[in-house]
Amino acid sequence: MNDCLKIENQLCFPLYVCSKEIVKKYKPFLDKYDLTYTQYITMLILWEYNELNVKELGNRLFLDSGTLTPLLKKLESKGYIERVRSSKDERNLIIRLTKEGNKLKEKIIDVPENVSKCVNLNEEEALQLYKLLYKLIGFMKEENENGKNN
Amino acid sequence: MNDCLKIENQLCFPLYVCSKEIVKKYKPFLDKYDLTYTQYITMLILWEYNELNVKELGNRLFLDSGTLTPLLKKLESKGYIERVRSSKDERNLIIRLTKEGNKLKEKIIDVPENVSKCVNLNEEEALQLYKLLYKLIGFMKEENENGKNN
DNA sequence: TTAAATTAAATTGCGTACAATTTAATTGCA
DNA sequence: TGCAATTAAATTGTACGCAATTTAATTTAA
Repeated sequence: MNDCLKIENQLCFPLYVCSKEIVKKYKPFLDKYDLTYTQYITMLILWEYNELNVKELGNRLFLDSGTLTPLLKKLESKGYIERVRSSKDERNLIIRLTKEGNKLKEKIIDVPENVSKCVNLNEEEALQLYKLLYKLIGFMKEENENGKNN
Repeated sequence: MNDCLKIENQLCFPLYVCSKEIVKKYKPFLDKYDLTYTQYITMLILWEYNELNVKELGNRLFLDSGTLTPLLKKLESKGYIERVRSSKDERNLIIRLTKEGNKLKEKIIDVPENVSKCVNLNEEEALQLYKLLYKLIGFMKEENENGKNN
């Protein structure tokens, strides 16, 4: 059998598995706060930037409006964010943390603490992995942007 | 702001992004064969093992019957696999490649070739990444199995 | 031996993910 | 200026992904 087609030789598969399995590790810790993983990383971005429109949020999360629109409506219904049209440009929907959304930041610190216990890499390995992943992400992002001819 | 909550410091996020972005790279190449990424990796496993039941396939792919049942029905309707109940134990559903499914293996070699061009890592880096990912997967799998008390 | 426990797939329901299209607002250029 | 092009979100439709439950077959233990 052609070795190229052996699944272990393809980088994508362990990435795909790793991603899914770690996301699953978050679930029991996030259940306490009634958040999914995608909702959680959305909150993480908002805790950093306080206020972003859907486009900017999507660029940082690598998600499009098809995913974000329903997700943001859910976060709004939970009371963590506000969705307001920009008065300067009505096309933009501004996403802003509510008081509740800000309070959550203080409480939720146990989540990254608990999840980090599910990872068996030492600091050096984690840093190595981190760098390799961001190198890949940077390259693919660049390629995508060139492909778009913009 | 607590650095733990900065999204860049959490390994999960770049894993999640990398996985999604590479899977997206497969799409244009897989479209030609009318396969999705998940269907493709299922075929990869079958090309290695020829015949597996749903449970065994799920263990190798890290997927459960909730995902696999509809996916396998689609691969069957495309004519690539057969789904047959085991006569030894009627609970088991055996998944077997058809002639068409076997032929596809020869044609599809351009897919890994093309995707590898979308990755900007040299051989050493790819190997490093590969090892770190499988170290993580191994640990998480073990943890899951212990959790199940079996 | 047979009823309880276990096991394998299938089903149900919810939440992404994303391509493609639509709608509405804004911009830019003839 | 005014209309075509562009842009931002929303919508639509398809395909996962998984927890929880159900169904049916098999195993086990009293």
